[in-house]
Amino acid sequence: MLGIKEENISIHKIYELLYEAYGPQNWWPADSVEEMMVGAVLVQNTAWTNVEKSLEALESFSPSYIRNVEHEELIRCIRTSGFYMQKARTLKNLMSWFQKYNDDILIARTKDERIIRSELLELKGIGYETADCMMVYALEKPYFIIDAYTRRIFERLNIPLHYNYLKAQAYIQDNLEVDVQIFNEFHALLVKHGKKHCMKKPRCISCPLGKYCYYYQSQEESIAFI
DNA sequence: CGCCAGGGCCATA
DNA sequence: TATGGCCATGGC
Repeated sequence: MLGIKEENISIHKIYELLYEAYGPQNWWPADSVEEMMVGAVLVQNTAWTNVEKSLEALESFSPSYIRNVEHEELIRCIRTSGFYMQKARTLKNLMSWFQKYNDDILIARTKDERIIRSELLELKGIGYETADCMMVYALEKPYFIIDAYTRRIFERLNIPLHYNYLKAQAYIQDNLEVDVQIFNEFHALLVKHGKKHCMKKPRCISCPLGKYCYYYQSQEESIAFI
C-alpha cells in the first residue's frame, strides 16, 4: 500500500461527497421499527443477502411473536444469517427488554436515551455498534455508528479511528455536528460506499473520494481504491 | 477451495 | 486494557 493522497478532507466533506455521489439512502431498510431491530441483530458480521432470507422466513417481527415462538422454530427461520444460536437468544433478550416499554417505540423515545442505550448494552448479544444502530434508526437519537466500513474508509482517507469504539465515536462527534439525521444518512452512505469501493480487496472504479484517498499500487498500474 | 460479510462474547495475560 | 478463538451461513 502506498500513501499518495493529494489533500486532507474534513469529516463533513466526506459526508457531502458521499451524499452527492449516492443520494439519500432512506435507511434502515425495513418496513417497521421491529423489523429494523431484528435486522440489526441478524446482520452482525453477516452479509445482508443472508439476512433478507431470514427476514422472509420469519412469520412476524412483532415482539410478542419473537418472545413466544419456539426456540427451535426461531433458529430454523434465522439459520441463514449464521451464528443462529447466539442470535436467537439475542432476539429473545431484545424483545423481552422491549416489553418494559410496552412494545412501543414511541414510549421508548420519550425516555432518557442514555438509559435506553445502557439497557440495550446490558443485553447479551448487543454491543456498541448494534446498540447505536438502534439508537439512530429506532430511537432516533444521535450516536455516530462506528463499523468496519467506517474504520476502513476513514483509514484510507488518512483519518485512522482509535480501535476503542467509544474513543473513535467521540472523535467523530467532536468533529461533526451531532445530528441524528446526519448520522442516519452518513452511516448508510458509508455502508453503500464501502460495499462498492472499499472492500478488503481494493476496488477502484470512479471513486467519489478518489483524490482524498490513498492509492493502491499493484504490479504495473497504480489504482485508486476506497 | 478459501475468503469474506453492516459483531460480540469470553478466556487469557 | 487488548488480543485471539469462537460462533456459521451463503456468495463469489
